[in-house]
Parts: sequence; C-alpha cells; structure tokens
Amino acid sequence: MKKITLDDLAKELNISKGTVDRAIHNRPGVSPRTKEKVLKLVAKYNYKPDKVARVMSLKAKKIKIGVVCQAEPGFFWDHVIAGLRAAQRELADFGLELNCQRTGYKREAHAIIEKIDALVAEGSDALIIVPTDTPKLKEKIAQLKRQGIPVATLNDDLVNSQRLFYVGPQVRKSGRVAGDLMGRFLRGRGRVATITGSVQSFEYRERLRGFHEVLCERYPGIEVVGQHTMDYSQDSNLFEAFKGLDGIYNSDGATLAKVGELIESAASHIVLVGHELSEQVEALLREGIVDAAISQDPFSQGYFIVKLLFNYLAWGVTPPCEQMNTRVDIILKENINLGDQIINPYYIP
Amino acid sequence: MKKITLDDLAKELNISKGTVDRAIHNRPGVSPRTKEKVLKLVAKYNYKPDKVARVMSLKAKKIKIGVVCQAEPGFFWDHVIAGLRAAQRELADFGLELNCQRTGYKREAHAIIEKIDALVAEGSDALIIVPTDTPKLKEKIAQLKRQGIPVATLNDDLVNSQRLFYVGPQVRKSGRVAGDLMGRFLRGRGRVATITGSVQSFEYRERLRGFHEVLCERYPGIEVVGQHTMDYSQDSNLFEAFKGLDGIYNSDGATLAKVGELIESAASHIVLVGHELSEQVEALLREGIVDAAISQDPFSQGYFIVKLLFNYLAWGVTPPCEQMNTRVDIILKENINLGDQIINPYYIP
DNA sequence: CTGAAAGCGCTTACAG
DNA sequence: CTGAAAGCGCTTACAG
Repeated sequence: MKKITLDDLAKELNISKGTVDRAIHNRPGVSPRTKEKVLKLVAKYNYKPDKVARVMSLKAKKIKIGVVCQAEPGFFWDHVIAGLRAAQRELADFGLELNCQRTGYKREAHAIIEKIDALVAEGSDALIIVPTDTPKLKEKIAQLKRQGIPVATLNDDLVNSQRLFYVGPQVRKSGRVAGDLMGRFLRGRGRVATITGSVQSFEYRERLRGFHEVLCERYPGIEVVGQHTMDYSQDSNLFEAFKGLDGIYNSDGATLAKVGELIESAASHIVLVGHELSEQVEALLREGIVDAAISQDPFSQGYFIVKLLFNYLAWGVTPPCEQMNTRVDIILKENINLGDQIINPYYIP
Repeated sequence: MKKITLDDLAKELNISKGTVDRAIHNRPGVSPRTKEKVLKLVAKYNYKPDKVARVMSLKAKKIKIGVVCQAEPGFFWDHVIAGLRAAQRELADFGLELNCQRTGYKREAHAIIEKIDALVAEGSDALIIVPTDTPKLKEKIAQLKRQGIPVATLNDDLVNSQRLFYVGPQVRKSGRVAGDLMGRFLRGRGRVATITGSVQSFEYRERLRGFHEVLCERYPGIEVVGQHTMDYSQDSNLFEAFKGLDGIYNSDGATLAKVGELIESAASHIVLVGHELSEQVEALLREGIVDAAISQDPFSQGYFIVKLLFNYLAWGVTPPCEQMNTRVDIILKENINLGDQIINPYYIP
C-alpha cells in the first residue's frame, strides 16, 4: 500500500533513477527499449511523480504566467485581480510568478499585443489575456502556441482561436436570468425598456438576446417599448424615456448605478434589473432602487484561471473542458455580501 | 531579493540549522539567549519556512483529519462529501489523510461521540463534525481541545463550545432571502402558508424567523394564513390546506420536491419558494412548479472546511474569522447548473 | 545511452 | 543545549 517512488521503479528494473525519470518525461537520451520497459512498469503501478518532490528539486525554476487584463471599471476588475492575487499567494511556494499588465477600458488589439510581446520577452511560460475579437490577435495566439506558449482567455472568449481554454461567464445565460427575473417581478405583464452600452460588444448583444428570448418564450404579456444606449464614461439623460415604464433592463455591466440614480431622482417605481455589483449598486439595492443585480463572480474568474493554468504547466493536468464558466449569481437586497469569497483562505479583502 | 532560508539564518548567527529550526518552532532544548537571537533575525527578515521543503521533510508524517458527517438526504450531503473529497485529492500529496464516517438522518449525540472516539483512537489530528446541540457533545469538544485535537463544525454551528471554527450557511439570512423572493414574486400582496420539517431544529426555526421578518418589514400586504409541518420520511397530504393560497414557503431543505408534487397534482398556480436542490427539484424548477430554490452551496462547505483545517494544521494559518459562511444562492429556472463546481479542477462530478 | 552524485530547504534522531 | 548528518523524492549537470 506504500506509495511507489522513482527509486522503486529503478530498483525493479535494475537501472538508475535518472534514466527512469528521463523515460517518463520524454527527455532525450533514452533507448527505445529502456523507455518501453519503464513505461510498462509505470502503467502497471499507476505511478505518478510526487508533486512536492518535483517542486522541491525544481526550486530554481519559476513558472511565469503573464496576464494582460483590463483595468476598468474597477468595481468589477478589482475583484478579478483579487482572485489572480489570491491564486498567486497560494501557489508562490510552488514556483508561480505572476506578472499582471493592465489595459484601459477599451481593449485595443494593438495595445494587447504590445503587452503580450513584452511579457514573452520577459520570459513568460504562459499567458492569460482578456481578448478582443480581431484576426490579428487570433494570429498572435496561434503564433504563441507554435512557440510553446499556451494562452488562456479570461472573461471574454475567442472561440475560433488556438487558445488553450476559457474561464468566464456565460453571457447569454445571464441575459436569460435577467429576463426570468423581470418576468417574475412584473408577474408577467407590463411595459419595459432596455438600456445597453453604446460600445458594440458581443457581451452586450448576447445578454440582450437572452433577455428577449425569455420574454418571448415565457412572458408574452410583457412588451418591450424602448431600447436605449448609454455610455459608461458620459452623462446621459433618459429621464423622459422612463415615463410610463414598469421595468428597465440594463444589460451592460457598467452603468447600473447611473440608471439607478436616474430612476431614483424620478421617484418612480420602476423594476430595475441589471448586471454587476459595485458599492453604489449595493447601496441602491439596499434602498430598493435596483431590484436585482446579476453578478458573474469576478473573484472566481481570476482565482480559477490561474489555478487551472498552473496545474497545466506544473503537473500537466489538462482542464476538464475548454470553456469553464463562473456562476450567474442573483443578488437581491437580502443576499448582498453573503459568504462567497471570505471563505477562500487566500482571499484578502 | 533572493528568498531567505534556514541556512542563511544559521550562517548569519554562526549556529546550526537544527538549532534555528528548534527555536522557530518552539521545540524544547534551546537556550533562551539563542532563541531570542534567532527570533530577532526571523522578524528582521520576515522569514517564513518554505512550505514545500517542510512537507518534503515530513513525508512520513501524515496529517489525519477525521470527519463525522450526516449521510442523508443524499441530494444535499453527497455534494458536501464531493467537496471533502475534492480537497482531499488536492492535498493528498501534501500529507492529508481524510477518514470520513457517516451518520444517518438523525444525528444522535451518542452516535456522533462514538464515531469521534473511534477516529481519535485511530490517530486523527483534528476533527470535522456536523454537531447536534447537546451539552454532552460540547463537553466532548472541550475535552478534545484539551487533548490538542481541534474540532471544526460543518453546516451546523455549536456557538458556545470550544470548536475552532465553523463553515456553513447563514440560515437566518437564507430565510430572509426566501421572504424577499416571495414578496417580489407576489408583488407585495397575497395569502401564503409555510411548511416546515416536523423535527425541532434551530435551522428550520431560524429560516422561518428570517422569512417572517422580511414580510413584516417590507411586505405588509402579504398575509401568512397557515403554518404546517411535514416529515421528510413520511407521506403527508396538505392538499386541502393549499386552497386559496397564493404562495407557499417550504423552509426545511428536505421536502421541497414533495411539496412541489402536491402542488403539481392540484394544478394550481401557487408561488413556491424553498431550499436546496435535488434532481427532482431541478425538474420542478424547469416545469415552473417550484419558482425558486435557495441553495447553501454544499460543495463549498465540504471543500473549504478541509482546506481551512489543513492550512491550520500544516502551516499554522488561522482562519480569518470563527464563522465562515457559504453562499446563499438563488436558483431559478434559468440558472440551474450554471458554472459553479465544474470550475474547480479537483471536482469530480 | 546510462549511472552516480549533488542539490532543493526543511526536520529529526543521534552524538556530544 | 548544540551540531553534524541523513533523509524526504525528484531533477540535472557531469562523467563515462
């Protein structure tokens, strides 16, 4: 029942540990015959190298992961970064080094590629990026793959690229959840409007699509009477547009607090459903202005993408699937701040 | 910038590594003067022993955690166990051994204590238990603490005991969330009844309390017209009692599927809010019979309590607080099965 | 292509 | 009370 070691295998085959090790890890300089013998025995005993010993003997070698990550809005991305850092702390003793480069709100492909090149030059073994959907970036990812540098996508996927895997939300589903909430809160009837970011984005479009789908399928008594856009960084007055509405769905994750304030100043009783938490949104939830906020669990996005990529690099563990999704959390007045991250022993608030 | 090691400290003080090690870990046989010198230097450099090397040198020593855990209902506890196992797999190479003993639906103190004694006899370094609130068990926990065996409570806390920490849900809050949902789904008016488990339990009582609190505070137009009990293991017919109701709150986590089926057969449009997921409850959510199920994230309960206790035993990391809460997840038709556990690389479905 | 040996940074049994 | 040394299970530079 004792755990089998390299030494055991070497003794049984009457060869040295070094040779066994080389055979197992496909290192050059092992005769095919020897290699075969070794692999047979490995399979027989289901031998797995001891992780701790491996890290121990590789002390000098660091595993470097480079990150190119959006910086704004902070109420969302700060939590992603907190997750990245939590994983970094957890894995520091196992040789992980994380280099995190932040970009602005607009993720221009050229800026991302520039940061990627810098990270590669500095010696990154793998990259985590928040991509934009451009051919240039896809080509870059393919090229990195050829160089042996795997890329994982965070928060936004790049489906037809050579990226290794994706960690992030299911945006369409989160739109469907919004539709579900709106339908229930209005008991199936009323006039609603949608407000979305002015930027053309896959994310915003998919959310709206999910929202409309659910209204069509299950709440025919709800009429969508207006579709507005709004900019994260500019003021906007949709005051007039709110008249006579029963509900508003705010589908981008950046303007919920603004919309809430507009409604508040209009002193109307519109049901407001939107995405992402921030201090302001939490306050508006408490006041009853925002009725529900749907969160995509930013902390977990950062935390798990690092753990998954590290497992891949350090122990050769391939993730269970290509797309791994964070939760779609429904936050109401009564479950703001419940549990969640605080339970993670590496989380530092 | 190089990481400082035991050897560095020893060289700087012109003493041996062994002595430095003994001083740092409060092991016997170090003169006060030497100890002081060492600790001063440790503080100066903020020296932290390398975790990997520590585990490496302690290979022979296992850290044994014993678990006394409820077994039923399986739709809930199976996920707790899955979480325990996930943590076990993650930490196996670091010396964790987990021995999990399961009890039945009713957690009799004497049965729990029996299992505790067996686990201690077998050499457990620490215990995780799902307690019942009896003086005997509290006394047992105090006694274990005196023996140097820390106890963590899972899912159900024992507040005035000597337990080290608690991981589990905030039951009162989850009742409040239920009240919030009921109020919103009924738009603030209607007749509702509550159904709870027939067992006297802190958990059930607190949930009902939270539910009533929110109705009182925020939804005066909702009238509670009936309070029923129901047994997890017995049939029950509340058919008549459902007449004329707009909503039902099912506060125990075990009978939601049953209540749902009763409502289904009555073909009525009662809003049904309850706790915990199971295959049947998921089916009822899809059919629209159950309107919302509130989950307390059983997987995380199992996963994190093991990680936290292991961190305490292996590296001396004390958890950030005494009570660590898992999430209060709101599950509707549209966010069944979204993300969550699958993202954990050690989760095996 | 293969082996013997040193080393990663701790811990501990043994000797003094 | 203190030191010198062996050992945990891998990896790799070096020698053959």
